[in-house]
Amino acid sequence: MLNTFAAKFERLFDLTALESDGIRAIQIRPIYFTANQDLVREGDRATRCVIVLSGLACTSKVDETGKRQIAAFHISGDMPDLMGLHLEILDSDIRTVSECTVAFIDNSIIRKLCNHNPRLAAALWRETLIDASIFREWVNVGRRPALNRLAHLLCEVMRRMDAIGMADGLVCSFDLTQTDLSEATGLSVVHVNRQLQELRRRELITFVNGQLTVHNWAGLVGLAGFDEDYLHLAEAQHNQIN
Amino acid sequence: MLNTFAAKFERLFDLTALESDGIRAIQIRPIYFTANQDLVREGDRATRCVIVLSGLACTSKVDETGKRQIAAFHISGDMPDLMGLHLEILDSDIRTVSECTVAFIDNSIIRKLCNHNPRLAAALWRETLIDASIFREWVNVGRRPALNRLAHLLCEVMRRMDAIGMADGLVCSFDLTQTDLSEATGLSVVHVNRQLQELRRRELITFVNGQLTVHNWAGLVGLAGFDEDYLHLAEAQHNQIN
DNA sequence: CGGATCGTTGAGTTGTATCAAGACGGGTGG
DNA sequence: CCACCCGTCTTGATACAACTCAACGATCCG
Repeated sequence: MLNTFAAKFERLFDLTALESDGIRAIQIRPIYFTANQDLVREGDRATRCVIVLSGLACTSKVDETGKRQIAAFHISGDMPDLMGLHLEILDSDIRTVSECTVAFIDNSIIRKLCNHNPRLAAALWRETLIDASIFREWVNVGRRPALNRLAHLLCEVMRRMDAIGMADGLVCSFDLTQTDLSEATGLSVVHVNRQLQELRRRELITFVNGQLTVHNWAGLVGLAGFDEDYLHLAEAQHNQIN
Repeated sequence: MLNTFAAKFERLFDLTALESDGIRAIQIRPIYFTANQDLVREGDRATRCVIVLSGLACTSKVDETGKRQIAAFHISGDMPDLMGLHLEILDSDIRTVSECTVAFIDNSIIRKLCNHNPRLAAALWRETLIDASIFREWVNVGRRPALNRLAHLLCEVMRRMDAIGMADGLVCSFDLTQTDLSEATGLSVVHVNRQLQELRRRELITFVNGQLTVHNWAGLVGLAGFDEDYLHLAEAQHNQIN
């Protein structure tokens, strides 16, 4: 899986061009983290950015009542705090959800590359725009009933995993607890549990041991009201092909 | 108000530099729209981008049940579909909420300028990152109880209006109906009405005739759990000062 | 074996939606 | 000038979705 990742970023960062900028090939050194570790904390000054190599990470925030709220999940190849390139202060935490390997790249390097290479800049900009699009969708989905909301989240994960080649048919890894799901959907753990049972009862999915299986994709999509346009998958692909 | 706006964008687009690129000064021609008009429709191909000169606009989407959901409000100086620069297909509608004047700029021009002027590119990129940050906050806020959610929205509007010099003390224009508020918060109109009454009863705000007055800023902020960091106002200011 | 984490269940409560109807106000046409 | 209409705001009553609290079962691991 490091391979598919590397393929994306070698193209993205156009490693041959880097030499002419006097920057050696960017070192992507994988660093291992256990589950539930902070990678970035709200309020941190952005000096480098995270690349998720494997595992599941998330963007979250702790509200004044002490409850954690997950605003996004990040899978292999995602750069969750790319925003730090142009915003000094980060306004959310980035944490691992499952075990993860990640890499860090200094923002100064990326910024330098972007200045000399508008195509790279555009590609990274596009990544942040897709993130924004997903947030926007979550705003809307957050207003739908619990069952639909949950279904939508599962659709999104499955579709994104598939897009990076990490779904095997309609089976993929989604290694988190029901508590994590409750923080991502804004539902209580108890309610998540019951709604998951309902999804299973309808024979739409099974979800055990961090493995998600969709038995009826059309049914799940219909229930969720899932329209994948907001993921801009075709355009994200540009970043890999260009 | 066109003046404060123009000041921002003349600096942003660095009009003197444009001449050397062989592009005449960008024409910002104000176009008038009545309330509740579409400026951009979901699925449109992005060819130009909108600048809000005056009035209130929003980003919204109609879900499969036919209900409109507002995901963001846009005030003077905002460029709500800047994302179209790098995403071909727009995944939301942009509409006027009150009467508005707006301008359009061709994406091709902006793209050309960005290629020659990394500082402009960074500034526009930053604008889209701040938008993303606001969406992310809305995801979180959407999970809080109705009263807090409403309070949070009002804090955000007041603070943003103030930041562009369009709040007079703790009074600002916020020209929308309770139906609009319900679409923005994901509450029923009836409930919005009652929660507004509650805010008034607590002597936190009054909201009549499209004019919002905050009587107790600290109280409202406390209730809302409003932490303005996510608006990145100081950094947005960069875009105006640079 | 004991403790921790995670998943599951039941019962009671609260928040918010829905439905229905009335009040107010501004605009339009007779 | 009045009558009417439409959009908006407001109120009351009822229904339902989701939350909380509390407890128990199942694993896993030390």
